[in-house]
Amino acid sequence: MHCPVKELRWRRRKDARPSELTAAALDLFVEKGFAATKLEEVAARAGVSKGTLYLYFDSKEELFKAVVREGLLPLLAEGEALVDSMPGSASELFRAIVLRWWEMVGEGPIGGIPKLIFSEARNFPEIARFYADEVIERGKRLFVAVFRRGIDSGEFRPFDPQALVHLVISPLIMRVIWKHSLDCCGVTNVPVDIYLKEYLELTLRGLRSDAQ
Amino acid sequence: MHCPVKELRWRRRKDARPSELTAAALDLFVEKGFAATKLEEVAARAGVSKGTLYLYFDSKEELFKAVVREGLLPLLAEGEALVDSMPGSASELFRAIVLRWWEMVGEGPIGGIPKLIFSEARNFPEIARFYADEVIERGKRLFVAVFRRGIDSGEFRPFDPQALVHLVISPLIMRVIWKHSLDCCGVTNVPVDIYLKEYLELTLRGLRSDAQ
Amino acid sequence: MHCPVKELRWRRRKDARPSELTAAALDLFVEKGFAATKLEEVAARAGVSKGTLYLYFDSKEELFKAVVREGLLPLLAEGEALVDSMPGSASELFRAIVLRWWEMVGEGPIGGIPKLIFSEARNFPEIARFYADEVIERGKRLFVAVFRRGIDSGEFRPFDPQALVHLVISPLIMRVIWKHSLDCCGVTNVPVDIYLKEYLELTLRGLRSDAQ
Amino acid sequence: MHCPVKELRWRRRKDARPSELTAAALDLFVEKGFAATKLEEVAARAGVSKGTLYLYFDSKEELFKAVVREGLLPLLAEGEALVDSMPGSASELFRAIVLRWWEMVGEGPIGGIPKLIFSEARNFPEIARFYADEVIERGKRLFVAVFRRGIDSGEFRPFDPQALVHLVISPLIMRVIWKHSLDCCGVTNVPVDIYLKEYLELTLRGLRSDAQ
DNA sequence: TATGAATGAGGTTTCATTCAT
DNA sequence: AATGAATGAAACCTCATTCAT
Repeated sequence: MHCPVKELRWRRRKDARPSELTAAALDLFVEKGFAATKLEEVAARAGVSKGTLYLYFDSKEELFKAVVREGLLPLLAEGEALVDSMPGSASELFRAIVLRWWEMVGEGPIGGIPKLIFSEARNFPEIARFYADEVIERGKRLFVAVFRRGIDSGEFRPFDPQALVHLVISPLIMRVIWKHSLDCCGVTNVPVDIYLKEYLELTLRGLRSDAQ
Repeated sequence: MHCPVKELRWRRRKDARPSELTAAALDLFVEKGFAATKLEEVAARAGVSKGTLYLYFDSKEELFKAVVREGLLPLLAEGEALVDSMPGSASELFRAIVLRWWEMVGEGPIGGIPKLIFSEARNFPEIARFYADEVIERGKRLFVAVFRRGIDSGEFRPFDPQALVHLVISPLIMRVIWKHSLDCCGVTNVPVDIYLKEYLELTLRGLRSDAQ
Repeated sequence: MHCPVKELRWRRRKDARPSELTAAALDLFVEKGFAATKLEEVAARAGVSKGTLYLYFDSKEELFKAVVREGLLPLLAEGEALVDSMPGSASELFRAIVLRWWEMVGEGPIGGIPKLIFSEARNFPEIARFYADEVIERGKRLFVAVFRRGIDSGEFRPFDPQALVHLVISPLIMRVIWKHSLDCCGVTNVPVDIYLKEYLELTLRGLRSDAQ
Repeated sequence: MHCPVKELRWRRRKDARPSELTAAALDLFVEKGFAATKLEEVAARAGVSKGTLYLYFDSKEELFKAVVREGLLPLLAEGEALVDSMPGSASELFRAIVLRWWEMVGEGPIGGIPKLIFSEARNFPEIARFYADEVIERGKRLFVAVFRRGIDSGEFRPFDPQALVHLVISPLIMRVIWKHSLDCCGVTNVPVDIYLKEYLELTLRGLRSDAQ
């Protein structure tokens, strides 16, 4: 009780709880969807009792929102980080961003968030809009900036960045969704390193200027 | 003793019922997911009572499977039809296939099937594998054939068709998933005609041979 | 339509229907109890459709009552028949009645009635009272008459026939209940011929006068 | 930090619950049969809510099995107790066992178990076999032992104990079944003290040796 | 007379949520 | 802060009953 170490550990524990809970919940929401996930399972996976969940989240919906919000933070942070690493040619930049994105999102549990969003969007429109505004929009801005740089430098052909950005991003999103759905049923995809290599090749060929 | 027309009408009703029910169920499963869809709503939307569903499907799971199976038939038929329309240059062919696919799948309710599959794959692995084998695999074969033709004719650069096919298809799948999730929350995408035009442009530029 | 044979067969069929239905129902009611028996099964076993049952019986309860009423008729008829065969010594008479009873009730489907009565009495008190008045009471009168004859002739010790009649009958009822419950689960009893022989021996020894 | 008495009370409650529930269920199963008993009624009679039942029993069937299993324990214990009280003459012993059995089983709620078994045997064959092995078989052994003693001492006539034991027991079982079925519909039987007195008289006369 | 599609009340079961401890 | 027993609304599913044919 007076031992500072213990108290610290406790405090740390207490602060860590919500994250432990959302981490457990993320796995299950991604695996089964919102409706089919039982709070009892979430609690069990986090090693606490059912009632404890309610000390941190008012309801299942609030837990879900927290899961997504918390899952989005790394996505956002990653966006910021990437923006800072922007010097270089547009192609190199594009390549770097994509590879780094896969490292940070593709692997690891936050990769489940996009599947969650697309699956549950219609049941949680506010969440969907939040995701659209904060993640998709920022991601798009990032790519648009790269596109602009390439177009300005003549490296890319002239095109409307807004019209292409969705298109260019979609194979990345699709891949991460696949990973958390069909992949888990034994339906395999091309190995990820090849997928990314070919993605970069195909996309950069598609974007580059004819002159080149 | 009995009017054949009337009897026929009755019979016709009974034959039509399953499709009416799966149609109603498809909408709701796509909208809310499997778990959150109530059979009573499905019944109400089809204009029948709860119990009637059980005259045609043994359980909610069986209804789900029937929805997907029945939803897949048009997808398969469409695949067959496209294969037959194959003469022409690889680029033209690709263009034709993509546009026709959108017409047939992108619009209309079967477009909801892919979202359903990706959302529920982990809860229905058999269904997922069935979809993979019957739809994805066939779709891939179609594109691979087009790729081969283009490579052989020198129209496309040499590449491994198997490595690219997932990649090339993914913006189309992503688009149809988007339509049934974020689109419904007011998160808009590029207009579809522009999306498809740019998709074709980007992809064909990415595939074509350097010599061109 | 004009063929008298057909019409006759039809008419006979029509008259026979209710019995065919109650026969099918008796089996199932004995096997599963009233509540767990589904009318659809009854109809199926009788080879008719579910709706047809309602042409003959207003409700499941009415069907049940008809089953019991109809099942009781042979029991009553049997009682009448036995009464007529009454000349002879009391012991011989007792023996004859018991053996004949087993032949008529113990074998054959009406043997299921007593189990049905004891199982469902509390859900169908009127039926139970009807059974008590018409079957048990008459059966008791029969045995009481035999007892009286034996006591009067000095063959049986003096006792109160009313006090013993339940007692004397119970092993017979128990046996027929057993046959329709535990017997069907592989829980065997003594072979019936031995059971009846020992029953007669034990009971007649128990009843006869000490002088003998 | 926590009052041990209070905690104990809680714990005690939790331990007592299953018995409270099976006790309530026993009454209703005996009264209405398995199928016609509603879990809501069971819960209400035990003073808990519907959901609480499922904290202790996985399904209605499991509840039923628990009811019988728990109901059997006293029957078994009683059997054991009687075996130990065996000194004395065979007749006296028989008399003592029968009277004690009625005290312990005939009165009180476990008397409903046999009716339950005979009514539901065909729907729960495992239970029926369990009852046959654990209760009937042990009961039979008890009576057989008494018979053997009587035969050996010359008190009873020579007979095959196995052949008679079902017979001798059946009036007791019949009586307890009657109590829980026809008795409740106002169909009366001989008063129980007379019934038992006459049962003992009749049976012992039936068993005793002629020499006596 | 006979059918069988359709109904909907009512049952079993689940699970988010509460609250005494 | 944490528990877990208890709740009860709501879901899935059944089946007695009806009725158009």
